[in-house]
Amino acid sequence: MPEQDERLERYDPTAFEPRWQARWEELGLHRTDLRDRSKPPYYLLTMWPYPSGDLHIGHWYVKTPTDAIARYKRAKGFNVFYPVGFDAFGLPAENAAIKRKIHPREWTVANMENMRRQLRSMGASFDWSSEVVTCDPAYFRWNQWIFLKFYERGVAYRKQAPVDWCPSCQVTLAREQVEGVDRICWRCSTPVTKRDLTQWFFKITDYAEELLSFDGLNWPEPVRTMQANWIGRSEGAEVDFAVAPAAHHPGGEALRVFTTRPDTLYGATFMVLAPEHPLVATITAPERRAAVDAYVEATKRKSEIDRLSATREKSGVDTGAFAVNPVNGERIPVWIADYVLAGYGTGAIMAVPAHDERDHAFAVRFGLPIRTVMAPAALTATPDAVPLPYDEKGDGAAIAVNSAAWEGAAWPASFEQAVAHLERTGAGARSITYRLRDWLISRQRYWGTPIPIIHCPACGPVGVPAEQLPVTLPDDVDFQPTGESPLKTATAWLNVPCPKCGGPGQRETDTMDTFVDSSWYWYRYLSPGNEHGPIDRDLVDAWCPVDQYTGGAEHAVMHLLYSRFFTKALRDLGLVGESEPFTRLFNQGQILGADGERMSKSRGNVQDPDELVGRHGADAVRLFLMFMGPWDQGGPWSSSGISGMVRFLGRVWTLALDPLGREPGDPRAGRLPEGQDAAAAEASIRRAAHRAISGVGADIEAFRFNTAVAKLMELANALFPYRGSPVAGGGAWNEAIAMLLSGLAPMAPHIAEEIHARLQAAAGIAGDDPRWRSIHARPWPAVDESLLAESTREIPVQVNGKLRDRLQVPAAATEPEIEALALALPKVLAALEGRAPKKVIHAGGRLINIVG
RNA sequence: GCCGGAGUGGCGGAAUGGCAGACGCAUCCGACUUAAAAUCGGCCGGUCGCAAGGCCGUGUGGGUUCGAGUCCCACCUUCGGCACCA
Repeated sequence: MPEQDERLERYDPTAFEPRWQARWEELGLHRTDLRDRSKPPYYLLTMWPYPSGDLHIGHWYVKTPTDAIARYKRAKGFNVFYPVGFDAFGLPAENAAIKRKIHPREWTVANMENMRRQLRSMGASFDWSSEVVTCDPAYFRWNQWIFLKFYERGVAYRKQAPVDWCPSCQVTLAREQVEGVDRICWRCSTPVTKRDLTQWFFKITDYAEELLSFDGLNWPEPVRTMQANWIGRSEGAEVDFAVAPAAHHPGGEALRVFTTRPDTLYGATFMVLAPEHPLVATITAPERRAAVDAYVEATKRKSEIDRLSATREKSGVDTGAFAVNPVNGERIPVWIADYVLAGYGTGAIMAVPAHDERDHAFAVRFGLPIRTVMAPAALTATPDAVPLPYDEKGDGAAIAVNSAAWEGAAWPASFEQAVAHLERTGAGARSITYRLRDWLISRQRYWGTPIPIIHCPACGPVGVPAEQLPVTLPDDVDFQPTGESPLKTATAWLNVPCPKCGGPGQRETDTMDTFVDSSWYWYRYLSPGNEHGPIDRDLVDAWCPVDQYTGGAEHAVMHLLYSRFFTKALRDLGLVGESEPFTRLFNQGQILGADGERMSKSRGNVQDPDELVGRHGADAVRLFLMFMGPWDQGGPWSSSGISGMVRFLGRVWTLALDPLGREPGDPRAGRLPEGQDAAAAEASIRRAAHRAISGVGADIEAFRFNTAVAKLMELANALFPYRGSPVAGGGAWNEAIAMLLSGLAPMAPHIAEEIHARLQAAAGIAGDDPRWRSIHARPWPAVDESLLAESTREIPVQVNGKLRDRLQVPAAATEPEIEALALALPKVLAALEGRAPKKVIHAGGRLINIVG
């Protein structure tokens, strides 16, 4: 057969995907001119990867749609900045070093190399010229610089405190890095313990109130809620009780408590201090000393898990001391118990057992008195055995009872009156408390940014002078974990003169939490080589805040909270102008293993993208990931279905490059559909194309990639019947093919470019022709709105809300016309069973419902 | 316990309060082929019926509405987050 030779070769992505990747880079297609002000800027950021060695399919799941956004926005006329880099410090590199005896740097560099190759194989349109790598001294010197600025302003400070410690990683953790009620390490899931250490902190609590505001931000509700809960704002009052004089103790000290319910002050029948409370040592009565000391000791030894154990059986001991309630002068006993936390509020509470479940349990256990101070408005007293819940609204609304100064007041007036009373008498004041703790950033590890401090016996901790930065990492260290930083073993590096007095000093040996590295990296992308400062303010003003950020919700109260804090702190240093880093955030879902579990090497359920790309091509994998379902949903991995993407791309290939071909097995091949002439066929083609491209644009804007792909499939399906027909290859056809390719280009960039290049070549424009242009440098097609409407409409006809028939009417048909036609339909008459219609509802010309 | 998300065919999923199941996978049927694969065309929620067509159907039970997968109330299941925070 002679046609055999002319037959189009099959779609084979491996033949051209790498070629286009190389060509795009050669053309500098994705390099952004940051000074170009001719187009509106669009800063698109995706969470940078940790160089663990291999990209898995989860990385692709985040980055593929993000890349489609980048490409789409370029086509829409934006100057898109889409950078990438590596979060290259961290424990896995150090663990690899311990296990395999290679330097963490070597391991990291090799992994980054592999991951760069993998990212390129996706066809991702990153601007590699702005790459940032955190383990590069050119980056981390600015961590140190910022740290010193924070230190100068008191944002960074050092204190001794009980801190969270992972016994497996042998490292301290920030509170945010301890997960769940089991209190496990975020990295290795080992239960965390407590250690009393002197460590560096960042004063994120100074920004607690500001961090609660998400004004002007388009962030997912769950993340905002999680951050708000994490910050945990409580409105209440601080109240000073006075320690009562006793034989062993003169008394008089203020015993300050925080309460959200000052209106229940008359119901305070005892007080409870955290065992760590400083007053415990002085106020304890001699005869109680032994029991109190034993309890304090036992608490210290108890792990956090035991202390918060599931049984929640209340424990505690009486100190023998008394305190005086400022509102009624009553003497009440002071106890200590571990259910009161030292780190929250003032570390002391007034117990109101009648109205608080925990206090109630404690009172019952130890036989302490219970006094009701709230009662339903209708009653004057309730049984003392049951705590009355704080029911502030509705039928159970309670009023204050046994509460002289605000007797009879209902919430929230009772609160206001109580606070006013306290402020008038000087016994207390309105107060707000947050659950947020300061960010512990010291890590007893090697592979991180050295904290630029020199400890001097005479001057204390002294910042390394800015001109001596960066403090780099010495290579002659012992990585074996000892619970202390490996940097302690680098004696030559360790001992340096004090910058202040010149006396013998020692470097700080802890390194910074790697979350510090990722708390400002998007600013550095704008000027990665800048040697004059961490941030180029002009570029930041032009490009920031980031327009769109994409990444996982697992960072809700870690990276995403730290980054907001950093932005505000950098703003207060005058380094940036804005208060928020990311205007719009999207959290994609998580791809699980085929077994529905989190992907991990130990489970053996990790999907390797290289293998998929080798078999199906990058475009098919990209499309498949976008087509799986809504992007924020994720789900278990299954590769069944990927063949459908290959099939679809094959159809696009055939449609575009062999429009006149016919399939031997197709019964209708070459003919126009029944009842259509060429003009009708072309109109139908144009309508399908314009509708598709209009829908695809709207879907990408709304991050509905699955339906965007479906619309392109619909267009291909609509065109296929015309292949080989008289209209194939005509004007309408070619316009439709161009739209199909443009719509596909953001999501499947290689095949779109390959077909586009072949079509240009067929038109006499080869790749070296100055007229040649990449499809990715072309504008998004303009949609002719007039083509979106059909010339005739199909109106569903319902009787009593049930579908009975459908009606074909001209697009311009009026409601009375439609109604007349509908009422004449035999099926409608049958459904009405002879009754006259009571009412007819026209749903905006889209549907008619006859009520009879 | 508290806060947030999700429950739709065999499967992934679609649907501004208006035709439930778009698009795809799998299965099945047909065409092309000596044959298979690939490709092309088609069936594809359940049920009754020869058919035309009817009835049922979006986790459960109520409600609002001419009309509910969609809104409201209660509940069940499931996935995340938080959890003695005074």
